[in-house]
Amino acid sequence: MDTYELMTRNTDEVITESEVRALADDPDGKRVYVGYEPSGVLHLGHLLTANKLIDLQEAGMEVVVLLADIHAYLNGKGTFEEIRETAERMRAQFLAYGLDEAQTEFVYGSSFEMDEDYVLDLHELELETSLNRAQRAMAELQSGETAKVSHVVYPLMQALDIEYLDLDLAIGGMDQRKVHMLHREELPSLGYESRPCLHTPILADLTTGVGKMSSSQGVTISMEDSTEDLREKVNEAYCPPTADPEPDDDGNDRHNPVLELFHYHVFPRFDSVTVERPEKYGGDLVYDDYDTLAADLDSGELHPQDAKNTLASYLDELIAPGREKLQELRAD
RNA sequence: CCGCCCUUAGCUCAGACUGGUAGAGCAGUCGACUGUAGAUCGACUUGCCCCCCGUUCAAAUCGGGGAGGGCGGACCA
Repeated sequence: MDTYELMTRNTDEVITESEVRALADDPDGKRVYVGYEPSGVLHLGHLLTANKLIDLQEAGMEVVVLLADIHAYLNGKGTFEEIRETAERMRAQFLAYGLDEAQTEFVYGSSFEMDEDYVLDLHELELETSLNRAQRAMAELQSGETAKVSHVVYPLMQALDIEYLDLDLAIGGMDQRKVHMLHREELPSLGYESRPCLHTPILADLTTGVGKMSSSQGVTISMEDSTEDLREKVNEAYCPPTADPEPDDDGNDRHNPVLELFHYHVFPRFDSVTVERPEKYGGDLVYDDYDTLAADLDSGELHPQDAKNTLASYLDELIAPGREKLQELRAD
């Protein structure tokens, strides 16, 4: 696999292809970032971007993980003390998951977001950005919640972080694209260069295949799930025998979440996947790539129940180190 | 600062005028059917009716006070 392909695989959007190709030509020592609101327990959404970070480390880039404590504060997630504590747990879980410690820099937002230059630039950005634009860029805002002033400052800071962390590339889920677009449009007017961006997909809701898997509602798979929890959650997932399900009764797009998890979580981390299957159903199957597995589900060669059993055990393997780390931290 | 509207099940809301301690849809749980899930069918569950005080035999409902949320007006020195 060439470097560009490694860097961009499993993404929904590359901005822009030519800029990322230029990076792929000489990735060594270049800096890529993703920002997270500190969360005490990582879930599959976090891990999806982490997979991309791992790809980029493999390509030779340096990874910067922003532990966005001030953002969390602006979003009403608690006191700085509480946020700091969850951030440390988050950091430990990322390392347990497989980010290379030597190539990963964890940075607290509060370590630079209160510097005078930063704050003055932030005010300049406030001056240039309409409320409407800022509010639309705020991915973290729960639907129905009314925006506070903090909520519109939030995305502006995200845009500015990309400059102040001295980055060459920004990544995030598709829900972050409006922030990244705001960054690309507005940073040049502050005299800064805008950076290329990669956007990872948003996983579908596990039980319906409609909309996104959310940590605030519905079923989420996280680092604290036991083997048994995983088995149950995956088994209850929506999984028609096709990669391309019909829309639901309301006309909403529907995905196959079980296949998505194979695609974005299992195959990126395992070279080959073995489906253990009783003899009466045809015996074991081995897959080296996602497409073959998806095609077999579609054709009926692979039954959804076998796919689910297999998925649960591979996810368990992925989560196990982080789960142990969490238990250690809680034992203290 | 002034005015108007909202607050009832996990969610969206009915019920309030005409007091008798609550309902619908969705969600959820459990079964049936599928070697998964969904769909479908069957059964079941769900409540400090925002808080306090008062009127009353009796208050989600009436009166007073308060809290939270939304919207608008005024002010623009």
